[in-house]
Amino acid sequence: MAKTSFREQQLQLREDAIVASVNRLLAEKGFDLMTVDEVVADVGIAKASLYKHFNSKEDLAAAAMVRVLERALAELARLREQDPAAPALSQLKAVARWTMRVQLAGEMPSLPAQNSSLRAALLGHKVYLDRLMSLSDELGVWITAAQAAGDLRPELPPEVVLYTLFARACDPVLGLLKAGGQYSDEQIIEILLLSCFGGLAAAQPLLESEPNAALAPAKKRAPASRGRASP
Amino acid sequence: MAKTSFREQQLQLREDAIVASVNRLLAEKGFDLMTVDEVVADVGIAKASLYKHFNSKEDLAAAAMVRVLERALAELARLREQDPAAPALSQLKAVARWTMRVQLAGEMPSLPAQNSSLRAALLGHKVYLDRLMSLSDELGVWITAAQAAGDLRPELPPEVVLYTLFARACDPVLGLLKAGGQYSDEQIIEILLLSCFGGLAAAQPLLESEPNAALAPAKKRAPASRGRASP
DNA sequence: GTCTATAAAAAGATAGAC
DNA sequence: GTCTATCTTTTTATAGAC
Repeated sequence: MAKTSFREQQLQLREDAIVASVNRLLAEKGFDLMTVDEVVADVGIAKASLYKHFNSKEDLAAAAMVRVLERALAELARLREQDPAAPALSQLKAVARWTMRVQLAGEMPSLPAQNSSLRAALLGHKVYLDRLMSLSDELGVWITAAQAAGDLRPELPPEVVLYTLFARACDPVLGLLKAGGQYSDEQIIEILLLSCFGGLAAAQPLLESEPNAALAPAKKRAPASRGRASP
Repeated sequence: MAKTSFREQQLQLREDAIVASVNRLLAEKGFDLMTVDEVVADVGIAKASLYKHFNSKEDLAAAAMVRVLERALAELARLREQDPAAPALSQLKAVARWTMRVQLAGEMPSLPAQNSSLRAALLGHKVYLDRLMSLSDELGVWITAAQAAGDLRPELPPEVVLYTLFARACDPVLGLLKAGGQYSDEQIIEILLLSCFGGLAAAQPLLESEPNAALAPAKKRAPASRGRASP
């Protein structure tokens, strides 16, 4: 089965080059401002050639997302292998650190959640959905494990933790701090890791166990049920 | 000076209607996907008429940002007046709560940080810059006060706290949770307030005061200088 | 599959009558 | 100032030769 492998390999390399360019441009300008002309200019091919590989601009973005999701899955596997006995919370922090490093390196594609045509294309993209679910599942295991170990707030639904991790992977605060130029990349990462996992507020001195007093500043809240709404 | 006031008032009302539409559309679709045609269709005027009031699409976005910034400044004044003796941390949480409510109401305009033409227009917009600096200054007072009171993490530079508050005002996690439909608006707000100020990690039991042990999971970090880089 | 050339459509902005 | 009609540019996508 390695007969036409040379040609196919060349084609595969070309596609990789396209997706790498798309990934970089998505990180730099976002989906709406990235144009197909820029992509083909960056890769050095004709536009019609690109459309032989990908059917639409949305497909390009999906391919870039699949690429970064698979990089993330590989990183998760690496973390698991490197220290199989590590606490789940440590692993989650390591993942957050990795996503921030990717973003600081200008390699984190950012897709606007509002674009409906893009959203529809992603929801119809089997491979993208599969990788996204795989990543969510694997992170979910660590999240529930960390909660069971008492290392993550039990009041936070696991999905909130998951969404927060995804959101921090493209947090604009990172870009603002980098643009400020006052901190090194590693300093930025540690600061944001602290604010994400430790919170903005100072650690409470653990007084006479008044649970969430700091969260009800002015008015009394209704005694409605809080926390999880579904099992 | 109230001679032509009727005509002028009518004009002002028309401009207000335009900016309100722009505000809503910016919250719904973002700057890049919002079209001027949509705006004029929503307001019910001709495109050329709109361009008599605003010179460009970027000017429209700037006007919407001025509007929301002034709403925020008014909310700050209200909070100060309502309880002048309230701790700064409570005030900051109240502000965060207000921004989340605005976002849940679909009234928080979101501008992409990547669009350079928009960025240039905003940096040249005097009123916008003035309001943005006013808001930053007023929040900065509360932030430093809360840190002095020991209620905010002293390791976090004040600008990081400020940027984080701004970022949480348009956090995509809010939209994801609302789309999930499992939680009420107020539940979402309390959950995100907890994760923002309290962090994802569970409160540390305050062991033998090992400062940031949880932040160094796998590898030892370089002993480089951390924390603030400038006074 | 790759190229040049060209649709086809969208969107920001303006001309000119009233 | 407001309107209709139009211009201009940008951008996605495709024909058709090789």
